[in-house]
Amino acid sequence: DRYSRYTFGHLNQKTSSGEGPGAASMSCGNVPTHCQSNHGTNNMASHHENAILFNEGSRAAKKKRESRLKGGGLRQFSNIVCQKLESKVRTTYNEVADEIVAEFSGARGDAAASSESDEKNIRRRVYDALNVLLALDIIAGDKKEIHWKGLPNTRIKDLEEIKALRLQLVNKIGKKVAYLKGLEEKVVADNETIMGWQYLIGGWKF
Amino acid sequence: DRYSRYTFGHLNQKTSSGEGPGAASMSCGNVPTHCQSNHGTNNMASHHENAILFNEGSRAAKKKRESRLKGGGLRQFSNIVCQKLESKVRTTYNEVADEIVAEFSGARGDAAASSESDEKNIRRRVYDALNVLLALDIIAGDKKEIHWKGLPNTRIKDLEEIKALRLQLVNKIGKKVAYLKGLEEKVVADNETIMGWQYLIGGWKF
DNA sequence: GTATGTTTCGCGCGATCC
DNA sequence: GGATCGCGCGAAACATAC
Repeated sequence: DRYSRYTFGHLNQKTSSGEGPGAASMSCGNVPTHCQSNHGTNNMASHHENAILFNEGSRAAKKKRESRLKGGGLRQFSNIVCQKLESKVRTTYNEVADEIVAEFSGARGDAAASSESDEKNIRRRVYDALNVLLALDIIAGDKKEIHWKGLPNTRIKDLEEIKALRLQLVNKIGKKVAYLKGLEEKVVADNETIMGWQYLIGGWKF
Repeated sequence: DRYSRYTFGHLNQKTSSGEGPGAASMSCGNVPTHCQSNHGTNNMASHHENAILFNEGSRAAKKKRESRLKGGGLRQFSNIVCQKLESKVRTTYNEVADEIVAEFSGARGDAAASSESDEKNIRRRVYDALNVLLALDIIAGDKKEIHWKGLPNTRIKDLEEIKALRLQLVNKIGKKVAYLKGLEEKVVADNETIMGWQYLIGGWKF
């Protein structure tokens, strides 16, 4: 039995720190400034290589699987980068990178040495994220400047289409309603006419 | 040949003309739209007309020399990955990766230069692309499957909203039509009744 | 459990472009 | 000489077999 040749393993949250399960992550403008530190006593001492996870129901709610440093990798940074870009509309690589770096070293509870390599890593990752965004045409880079564009026009197009359809329907309804109105009047009139006949005819029997 | 149109800094390098064998989506049903939308001179049709602008001539068997030998890096792969995902709606990492790898080795009509490292590289890059797509919630990774979702928030929401509205309208129309139908019948009946009265009343005058 | 193969991907060196 | 980022090593995370 070969390994499933086509598998896309644990793509869901991996080294997340405290996030909930990859639930409905609405928009990319949602980076919960995590970095919520642990409880009281720091527990960040550099242990040996392996920090085997104990039982879940232990003393404190231990984090998930902490990788090397920080929260995660490209995944997390992409989110943050996206958020920044979206909120700024126009910015630069350095601005984004600086902010993210600051965010990471500033927060995070206590003595978590924000080594220089961490900053390097973050900056490298920001490039990755930006490149993908650029490739997807979600942002545009014009000589050092980054502009937040929109999402590819595919959706917009659909939306426009649907909206047009809606209008058509509304229009149709209008017509139907008008027609109906006329009919009702006619019915009423007819009824009156009938009533008239009935009155004239009086109580005659047939 | 460098296109310094967009992109901040210089996240660009040779454009390598036609990238792949023209057909980017040649698997199954595809959607008319795709991610990429910019790129001025986008002329995909060149089969074996590779315009490698860098040294390429004779010595190519090297391995340490010259880095950028393919089209590009993350940027390009992101685009391709995105296209694939969008056209498939549901797929897996391996499917996408395999296709891209094939696409790349298939093109380039000459010596089998599709070294193993190239494939490795591509596969590694696909992970990167997928990860940011995941982070942006543009796709969803469920177990081993990848689903193409849409572009973030608002658009989708609006779309969904409009669609619901449309349904409501359609429903309304249905009801109106039914009512109308009934009315028409009634009118007909009434008319008949009136005719009946008229007949009975005969030629009397009032 | 242990051993072993596979998948996912953190991370950063150093080539390249400016 | 700094800005960009290609590229791939190797270690977790995961799966399966023993």
